[in-house]
Amino acid sequence: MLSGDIPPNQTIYIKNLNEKIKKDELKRSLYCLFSQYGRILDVVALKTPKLRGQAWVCFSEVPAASNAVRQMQNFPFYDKPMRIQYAKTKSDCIAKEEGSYVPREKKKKQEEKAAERKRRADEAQQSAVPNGTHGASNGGPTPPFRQGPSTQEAVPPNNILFIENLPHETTGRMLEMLFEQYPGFKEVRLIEAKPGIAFVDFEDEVQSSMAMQALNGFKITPQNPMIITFAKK
DNA sequence: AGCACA
Repeated sequence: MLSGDIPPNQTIYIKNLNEKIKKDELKRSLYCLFSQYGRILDVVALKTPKLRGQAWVCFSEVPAASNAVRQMQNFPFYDKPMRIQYAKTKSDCIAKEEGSYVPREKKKKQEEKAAERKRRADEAQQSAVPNGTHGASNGGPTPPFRQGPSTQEAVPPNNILFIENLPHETTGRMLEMLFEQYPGFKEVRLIEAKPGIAFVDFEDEVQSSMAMQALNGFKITPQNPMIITFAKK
């Protein structure tokens, strides 16, 4: 069997990750790499013997997860192709958003679920207040805001980056200084007619994605976190 | 290969 028949949900499960990467770096890189598909609520990675080489990325919307599963399937990440599925069980951060979270104790998963459902039905009226802690748990870069068509029009990884939300004063030289430090950099293309956006060309999509991970959310001014996605071809 | 929430 291949990826399995897990129903689509907000959390993706990633395996075949490079186990040599330290947990915090891994989480930050995953956060940056996947934030192009939508708002990320949490990234979970553990280095225990059972759980190393795996991670969970929780999105605020299911379509974001779906795009991520499709588009980033087998993407070479730290030299290993990512294997991506939907998560089997609901993430705590999602349950918290829904108000159905109960701290885990000692039970088996299934019975616990049933108990939760009943409890939730009983108290359905009262728990209207979201208590969400948003953003990555590890203090990654400022999450680039994403809205409009971006979750619907996911673009597969390619060698050209699309940069948005630049201050209008940004010069090509400024962007060169930022991007040329990453291997495979070719050139920056500013769009004179459209201030605030740019394209950056790399040799291939692995190198462009490394630069994207590193610079997504980078603030040229405090109010201008860069939004980086792959360009539409 | 391996589905958790330190």
